[in-house]
Amino acid sequence: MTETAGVGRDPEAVSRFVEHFAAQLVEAGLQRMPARVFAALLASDSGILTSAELGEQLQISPAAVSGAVRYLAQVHMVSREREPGSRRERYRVHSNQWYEALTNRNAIIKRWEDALREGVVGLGADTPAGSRLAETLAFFEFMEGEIEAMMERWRVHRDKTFGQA
Amino acid sequence: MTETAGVGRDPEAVSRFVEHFAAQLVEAGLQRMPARVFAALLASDSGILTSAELGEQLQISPAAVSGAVRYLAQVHMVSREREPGSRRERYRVHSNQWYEALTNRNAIIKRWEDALREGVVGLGADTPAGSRLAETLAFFEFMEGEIEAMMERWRVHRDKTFGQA
DNA sequence: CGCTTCCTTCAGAAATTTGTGAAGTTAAGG
DNA sequence: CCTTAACTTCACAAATTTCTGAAGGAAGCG
Repeated sequence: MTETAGVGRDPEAVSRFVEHFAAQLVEAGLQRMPARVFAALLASDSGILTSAELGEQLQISPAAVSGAVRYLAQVHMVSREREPGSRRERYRVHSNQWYEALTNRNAIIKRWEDALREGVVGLGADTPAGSRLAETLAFFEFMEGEIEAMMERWRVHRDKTFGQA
Repeated sequence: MTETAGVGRDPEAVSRFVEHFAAQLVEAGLQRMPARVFAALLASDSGILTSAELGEQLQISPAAVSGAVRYLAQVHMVSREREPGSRRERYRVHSNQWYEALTNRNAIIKRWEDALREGVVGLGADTPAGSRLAETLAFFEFMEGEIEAMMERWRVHRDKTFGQA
């Protein structure tokens, strides 16, 4: 049995994982198509799939693939590569791309912090509401630094467990 | 000017913060009404508002308040209190309720982990895809423990900065 | 024990989001 | 250059979500 990349192995098992995991991502706030595309990439052996492969495996139109990938690239959850000497585009997920995704999450928290800072000023730092906002702000600022350190510890831990990347 | 609790101070500034912060929460995946209700509570002096106050301040129907609060209570972002001897219900936010919200986030990650574990088995731990899933799984498991420790450090840091709770 | 107040549930209208087909654009290959 | 393969953009139909008004309880208060 020759295998068209990505749908080799047990298509049943792959699909089961892709849909299940994508559903969890959706529940966490991701849109359906980006979630499915991302899960499909995670579940592929090479970590790389072309637009056509994604469309076929997930039964969606090229337009849907395009939209999903644009979003995923924007938030750094996949990278796009131009296969040299071909008009096929390849989309790749790195197993450590989660850091990027988290970093992106950080950008969201940064905007929360901005809103909170404005709130503290607007409501008055000396009011009960203002000080609640200030404490909330302090929490996020604390988290920011911690996450940085945490990532570093993870890298060490991973290298010990899985061998250097 | 006597003040109906919650809309004292500068209603302009309050509203500006509420809508701005709520918008950020929405962008992070929260639904609009829960986001607005939560922001309104955060911005109130007592951290407590009644259903009527929320409805008036946010210009939404009692039904909308009800729905929003039900959701927020479910994910532990607010608690509901029955004002004794009254049919008014009061909704409260604790400034440290973010931990709860994060803990709730943890529940989501737990389900990610479940899906990943199944994926590792389904695709085969010895396949490239399987090992990618396994590494991803390890990352989340690592995070879980770290977050626990981080919260503890935050509590210490907060007590030093803000005085005991 | 009935009245009143407040909250909830529910059906449906309105708005938003989602995914598609079709047309458009870019770039490889003859 | 022209052709053709591949991705993208766009307008729209369908599905979903969101919020409301109205009806339906529960619980204090007289």
